[in-house]
Amino acid sequence: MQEKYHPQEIESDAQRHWEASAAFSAVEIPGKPKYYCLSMFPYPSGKLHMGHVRNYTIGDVLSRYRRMQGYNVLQPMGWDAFGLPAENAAIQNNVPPAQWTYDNIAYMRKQLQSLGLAIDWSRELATCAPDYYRWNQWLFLRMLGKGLAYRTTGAVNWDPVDQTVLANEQVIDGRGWRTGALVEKREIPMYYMKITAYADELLETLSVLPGWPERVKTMQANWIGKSFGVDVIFPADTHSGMPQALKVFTTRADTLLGATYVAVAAEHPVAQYAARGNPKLAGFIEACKHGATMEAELAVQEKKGMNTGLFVIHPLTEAKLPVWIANYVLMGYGEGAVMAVPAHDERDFEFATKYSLRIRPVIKPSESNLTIPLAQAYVEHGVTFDSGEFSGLEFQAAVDAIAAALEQKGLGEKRVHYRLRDWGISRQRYWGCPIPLIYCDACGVIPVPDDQLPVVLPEDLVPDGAGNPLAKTPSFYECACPQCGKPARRETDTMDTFVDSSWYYIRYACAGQDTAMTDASVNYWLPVDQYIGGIEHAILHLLYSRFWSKVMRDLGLVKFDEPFANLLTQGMVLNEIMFRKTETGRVTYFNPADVDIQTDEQGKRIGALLRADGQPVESGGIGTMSKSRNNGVDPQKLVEHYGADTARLFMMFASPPEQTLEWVDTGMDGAFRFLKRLWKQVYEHVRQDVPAADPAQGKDVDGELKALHFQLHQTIAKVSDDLGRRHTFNTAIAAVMELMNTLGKLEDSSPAARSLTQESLEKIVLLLSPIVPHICHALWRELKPGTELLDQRWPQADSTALVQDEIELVVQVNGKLRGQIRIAKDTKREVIERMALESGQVQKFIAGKTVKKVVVVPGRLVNIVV
RNA sequence: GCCGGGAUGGCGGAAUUGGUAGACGCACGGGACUCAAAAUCCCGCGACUGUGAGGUCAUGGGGGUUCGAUUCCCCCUCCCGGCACCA
Repeated sequence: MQEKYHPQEIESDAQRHWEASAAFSAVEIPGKPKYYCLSMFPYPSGKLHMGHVRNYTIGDVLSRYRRMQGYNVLQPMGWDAFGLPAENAAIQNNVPPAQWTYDNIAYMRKQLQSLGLAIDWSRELATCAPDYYRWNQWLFLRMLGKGLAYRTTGAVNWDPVDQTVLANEQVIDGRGWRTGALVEKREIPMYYMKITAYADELLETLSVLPGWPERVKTMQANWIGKSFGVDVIFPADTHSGMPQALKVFTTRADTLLGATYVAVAAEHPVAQYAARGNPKLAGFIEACKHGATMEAELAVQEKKGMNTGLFVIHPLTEAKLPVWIANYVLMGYGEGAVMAVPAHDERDFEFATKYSLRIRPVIKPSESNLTIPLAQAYVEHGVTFDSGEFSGLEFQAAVDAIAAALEQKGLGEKRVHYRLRDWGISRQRYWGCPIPLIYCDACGVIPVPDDQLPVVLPEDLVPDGAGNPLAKTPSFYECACPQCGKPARRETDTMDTFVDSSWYYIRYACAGQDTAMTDASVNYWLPVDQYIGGIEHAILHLLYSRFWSKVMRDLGLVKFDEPFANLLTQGMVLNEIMFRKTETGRVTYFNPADVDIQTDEQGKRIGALLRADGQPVESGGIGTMSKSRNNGVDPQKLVEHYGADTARLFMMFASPPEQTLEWVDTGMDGAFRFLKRLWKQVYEHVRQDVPAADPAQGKDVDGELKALHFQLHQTIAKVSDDLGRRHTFNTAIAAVMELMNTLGKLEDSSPAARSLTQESLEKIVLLLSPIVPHICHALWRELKPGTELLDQRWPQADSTALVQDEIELVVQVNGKLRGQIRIAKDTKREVIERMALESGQVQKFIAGKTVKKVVVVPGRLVNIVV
């Protein structure tokens, strides 16, 4: 055995050994319990970042731990290979996105392999491969056939200079990121998937996911947002010229009598109608086009509106209510119209105050009165008043009565509403999965026949930033109508990349199956037993995946209801964001590693300069490591310098996995030091001939060895629990470090001590092996020559070793620590109380006071209340 | 703005079910070894106070429940994630 720890040597040796023995290739073994451990696949952005290392190390630790427990483990890997960054890189470097993507995959695969992950690489997939996205297209057509996919219009960000659709990310302060031009909202035809048809099931089955974090389930439930309300029809006041009735949805029908106006979206037909021959209104509608599309911006933007001069009739009071156009009402969210109750809705109150509209209170707290006029909206539930026959009712009674009255008049009814909206999947982009449809002048929209799938995306185009290159490539879009054979035009929109990632975990199970989307092996491996990925995916990706797999289930392609039995949402690895902004609003990001921080004498930060040009850069706070913000940390240097094991160990030790981690690499040395110490301990031990095992094995010996033996088994129990149940890898590592510290201090050289040392080192190597597999692989061969670590079972804690006959109790006076007592395990309560009162400093603190109460918590403490 | 999280020494974090706050590690300080440095090993390390044993304070801020609160409840501040075309 070498004296020194050489990570590079032992890591490449271990990796070669695993590869040569195909150690991680997964095969279905009927009857053996399976464990499908899946980490979210990476976007091939160029290099790994620390978030990847965290994600994949967690997955690897769990995979290796389960394997040692006898599970048949599948841990696959692939690439979420379509997407926007490839197009941006293409524009920048004049290279086709395909080439950039494949180069990145090749590089990142090497990086992943250097981490020593127990992955079955034979199942690797990339979503940009035709044999993968073919099935996106195939399933989309099935959904179209079942009415689960449909075509309608949707709003997009339009850059008038580049004549192109922008992603939300490409809109900065309302301007296009490349052109700086003011972005407009445009309505264009798009395809949608009817996720709302599954809203109820998606909500209900959250309750059968005990292995999901509460916070994720809460977020999904809120996102789906099931609410019970009433559809209300406001008939047109035809005298005012109002062309149609308006339908609105409200969850606060109890406030209906307080409605003083109705607001419609700028895109609403009534708004369009009112604007005819009214330049001021037309101008306002035009201005609304430059408003926000994103909900976050919408919620904070200044509320603006304009009176149309049209009126509707209040369905119950028959009062005339003015119809306004408001920038906070969006077409495509519900009916594109809302009733406004300024007295009981904050947004309406703000709007009514601004435009001097009527505020009519109709709800008051049950026990008191409102101060009128209101200083702010009263939004709580209360009791109706000033509402004619509906006065004096509590919330639900008022809603019921008003809904019944509306229903009788044919002007409304109760309805369940979901906040969830259908999933728009059309993207006016090149680097994505083509939507398999053909437009024929004679036959209309025609699906590409199954035997002509996949519609292959040409891989040699280079986008120039101005529109989708597919729409400029006749060889792609020119085709024959499958129905009549006449010349027709192929759809040039591609699918949202969330489609690709909604079922990749299913495809891993049947990788290489080229005649069907799934096969029998899917039912062996699925559902995923443990899914691991960033908390940022808590809603969209996970919800789309749940939806997509339910559609597949209903098509008979899979048998499970929920794709991910257990979910571990890792916290994000954050890093500082550094950037510069030009006058046009164009932003360039710089990697924090290329920036020097300027400090004053007290070490306080005064600025930051880019090392390359010495010019200042701005700090955008800290945020998730991402390609777009260029704040990723490449783990490559760490792996090269310390080895993969140190990088893995440090990552796992730095914090518990669910917690956000602000990246700092101080501490890396500590992890490396620990591995060197472990190596040295084993080296010092095996250097001497190991004597025959002493049957005593530390059990009947006293003092130091007994304590070590106890700690060893306590550590086995703790590490097993931390890895398997709690997923707190940091505390598992800390426990092993403590054990190592004790072992290092052992000064006994008896045969019993040697055999206990051997046992301890073996167990330590086994316990650490999921986290630092390479060094453990090498050390195991030294400790147990002729055997392989991968064939070993997870150690069991010896319960007899954990029995203690004496325990220590803490003694408190008024909740403050004042002493300790050692007692036999089954000491009676009265004896404990007496001992506590006599112990340590206790007398001093109870002298002259009356003992009111003595609280004894068995096995823990005694609290004396005076 | 809305939804979900978070805040504990100089730093990362621990305290698992309401029961000894600061495990483990980093950084730092002191010492040993060395011609010297690195590496390694040993000791110390929340703040204030005391010669000392010890005492007091302290888990973002304010209030509450409890014999006892980092943990539960209410209010507030700041930070992070998501908000439907970044992935």
